[in-house]
Amino acid sequence: MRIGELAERTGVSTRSLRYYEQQGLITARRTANGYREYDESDVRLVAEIRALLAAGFALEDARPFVNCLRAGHPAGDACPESVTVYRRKLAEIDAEIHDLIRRRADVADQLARACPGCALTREHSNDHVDHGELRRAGPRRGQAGPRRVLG
Amino acid sequence: MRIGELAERTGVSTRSLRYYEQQGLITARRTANGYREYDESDVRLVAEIRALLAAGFALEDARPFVNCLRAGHPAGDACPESVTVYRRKLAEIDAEIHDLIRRRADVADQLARACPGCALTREHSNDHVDHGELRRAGPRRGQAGPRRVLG
DNA sequence: CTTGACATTGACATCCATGTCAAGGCTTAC
DNA sequence: GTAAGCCTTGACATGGATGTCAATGTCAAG
Repeated sequence: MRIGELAERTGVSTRSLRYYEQQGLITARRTANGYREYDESDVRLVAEIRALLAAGFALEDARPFVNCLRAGHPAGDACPESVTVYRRKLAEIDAEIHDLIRRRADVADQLARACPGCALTREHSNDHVDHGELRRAGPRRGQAGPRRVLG
Repeated sequence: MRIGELAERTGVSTRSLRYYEQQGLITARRTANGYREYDESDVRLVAEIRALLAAGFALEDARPFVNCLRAGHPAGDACPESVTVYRRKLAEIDAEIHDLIRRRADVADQLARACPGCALTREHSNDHVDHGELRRAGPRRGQAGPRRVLG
């Protein structure tokens, strides 16, 4: 099938398909007139890539999954390299959640101080938070912030 | 003080300071030779901007805080517009945490299925998660993924 | 005057995945 | 033959904050 059909069948733009080819994730034969020619197995590869993207993985994360399928395995995560990506992603998500929770606590704290009478009820769960923690962390670029981080 | 000194005092690059000026967050007088001239109050403004950036706010989010300080208030969050930003950011963080938790559950699920014997112990906390939720959500771009979201 | 430090503006790069457009080729139906 | 649809490549844009560089001006010390 030509690129338009693959795009139709997978719901992915031709632009993105060409990008995935550029990144080396998918390949296509070329017909005599220079058109790309894909087969049924490419539908599966693209679907795998899209599923991973949807789950928050980067395109580069999809490489071992695609390679695993290409190697003939029944699933993209039937290879150790794919499992490694899963693990790393889990750790990344955990770190991100932790960071968000911290930042949420600090914003809620600032809100409570700026507007004592209109704080959200859910802020009560922040009692255990070390209120000075984020302030002492300083801004992202290592900048020494003011004594009160959020003003 | 000239831009180099403000940069030194705030730990922010001159590039960034010029960008903040371009975005209208800070301003500077100009000397006869065209150099920017800042005063002590600008140190406070920049610190406020950096603190907010460090806390995950976008530069645009800093506008009401900066305006509040400029209006002579003792703190950037002493104005209702700033409180509104706080509230919106709280909601955004909540949504993001929720999304991450969902995605984490799905990745952990996929990992457990790909590698039954080496699952992390923390995945046991996912028993209450609706495992089919993320899969049915589909990829980010509305793409109908394969039946098994992660391959 | 020379040199070195600091300043200016403007432009482009970076990151990642995708959108948009131009110019031109290929195929098929009418 | 023409028109329409699909294809090609290449280039640039997007988002947001910051880095890097070129060309040039300013200032102060030696």
